Amino acid sequence: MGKETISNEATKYFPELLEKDKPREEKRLPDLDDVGERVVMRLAPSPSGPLHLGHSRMAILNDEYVRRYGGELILRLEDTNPANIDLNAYEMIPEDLKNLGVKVDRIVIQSDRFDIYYEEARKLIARGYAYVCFCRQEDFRALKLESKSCPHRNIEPQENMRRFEEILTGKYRAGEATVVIKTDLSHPNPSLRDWIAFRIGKAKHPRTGEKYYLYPMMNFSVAVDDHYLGLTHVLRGKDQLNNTGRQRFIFDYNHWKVPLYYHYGMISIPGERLKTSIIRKDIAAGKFSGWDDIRLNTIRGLLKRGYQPETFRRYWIESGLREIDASFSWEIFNSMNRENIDRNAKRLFFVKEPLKFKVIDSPEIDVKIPFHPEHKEMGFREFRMKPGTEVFISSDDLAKFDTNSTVRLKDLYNVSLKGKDLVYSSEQKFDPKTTRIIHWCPPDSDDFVVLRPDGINDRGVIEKSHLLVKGISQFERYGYVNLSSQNNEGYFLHK
RNA sequence: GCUCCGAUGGUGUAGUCCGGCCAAGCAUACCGGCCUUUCAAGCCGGCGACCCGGGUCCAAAUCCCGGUCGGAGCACCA
Repeated sequence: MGKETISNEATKYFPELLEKDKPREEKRLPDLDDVGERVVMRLAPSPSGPLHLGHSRMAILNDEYVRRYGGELILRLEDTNPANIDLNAYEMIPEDLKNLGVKVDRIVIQSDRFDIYYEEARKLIARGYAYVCFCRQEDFRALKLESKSCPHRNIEPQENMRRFEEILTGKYRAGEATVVIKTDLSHPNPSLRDWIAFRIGKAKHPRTGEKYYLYPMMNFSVAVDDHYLGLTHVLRGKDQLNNTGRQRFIFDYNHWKVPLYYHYGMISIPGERLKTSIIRKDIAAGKFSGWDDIRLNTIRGLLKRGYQPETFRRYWIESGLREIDASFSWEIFNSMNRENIDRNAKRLFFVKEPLKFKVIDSPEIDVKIPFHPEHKEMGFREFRMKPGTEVFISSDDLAKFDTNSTVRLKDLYNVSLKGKDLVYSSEQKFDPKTTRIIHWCPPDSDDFVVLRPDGINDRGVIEKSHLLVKGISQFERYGYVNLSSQNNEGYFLHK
């Protein structure tokens, strides 16, 4: 029977065999509603630091939809709180997005748009939808909770306008005046009752200095920008639900078309480390090497460890837009990443906490081990082991030896432990099912440190051929490690 | 406390809008087998879930009501 006949026979009886190679169906994001010719969507981080793992979700989801429908993806840097700005973030954020494979079409910086916000405020004041308030913070809040009007709420628009212009001249100090959007004091949800649209800033703005000191609050600038930038769809976290309600007042007062909002659930990240502001301090104090410290869940930290941009993308697509809160699964994230990297990860022997042994009675032997067991075309590492050579093995593995039990040094030979030495076994046959196989390093190996995300670094030795390997390697029986350009260190990725 | 949202296996999700094709799909984890001179990868098989209680209906994971649990917000942060 020729090859073809066999194949025909086989498919006749087992037609499902043919299906085998069909690619697994990729999970797909649900369609958006009301999509016209194109969509306009946005990413709106505040430039307080680089992007972290949580940000990658909104970045990728928005990017996916803009790719699907065509349109525009706007990166809007929300820097209207001068107290929470890191000038470097204006550079780092676009860089992080680029490295994640997110294509931004346009960058908008809110601190360039103060005049637009002021102009919109004037329009609302003129029509009686906003007023200038001089209440103390506590009083304003207390009145609101009781659904009571504050003394400034029912002032004539002309007078409010005069006061607004007066604020702009710089006459007041932080805390002395605000601009409030008039909504509905009896609204059952106190969050949606009259809310503050502008306040006077306490700090000097890193970009605009002292030119402006009346700062729009997020709800105001976001509503104005979402309209003028022509947003069609907005993806945001559930924590924004009340804000969406607040912003809707601005749209209604102006008779603007409201974008379609989607609120996805909150994601909690196990092992999430620290807030951006704390990290910044710790970097300054030298506790972290920088924003790309591999102990951090910043995009740059994770990419440095060797997570692939496609891994982020696939993970977030599979998570979808559900409104349920969920916790981030490193297990699944790692598994997806493994799928992306294994094919190209060259295998190396790394011996953690090495112990050096002489192998008594060992013969001279040449061994040739493939860099990848399934892809021999990736080449080989070759070792010439001298008679009576020394080898390194891990103290972890040594703990598993019984005296006189035989162990296989992978791709080399069988040895047993005798006192302080290893002895070449008289029996070199072995059954891989029953014999313990451990890896090893030759005596001319290099010292090597694996930096781990938990901050505990593993020291050991690595075979010389690490110098021939770049990028992500799999250290056999240890895990995937992204080799640093430093040569003698690498970053632990995952098992 | 008030307002709003949600609830599918250990984890992440599909299905819920428009009830029947769902005795619930996929992934991951785990267990077993195959393959393998890595504890990786690959292949095959298995375990495992519709929060509870009512109601509507010929039929409910899906619709309605109540409860429970979880979350978010209630800032002159974003």
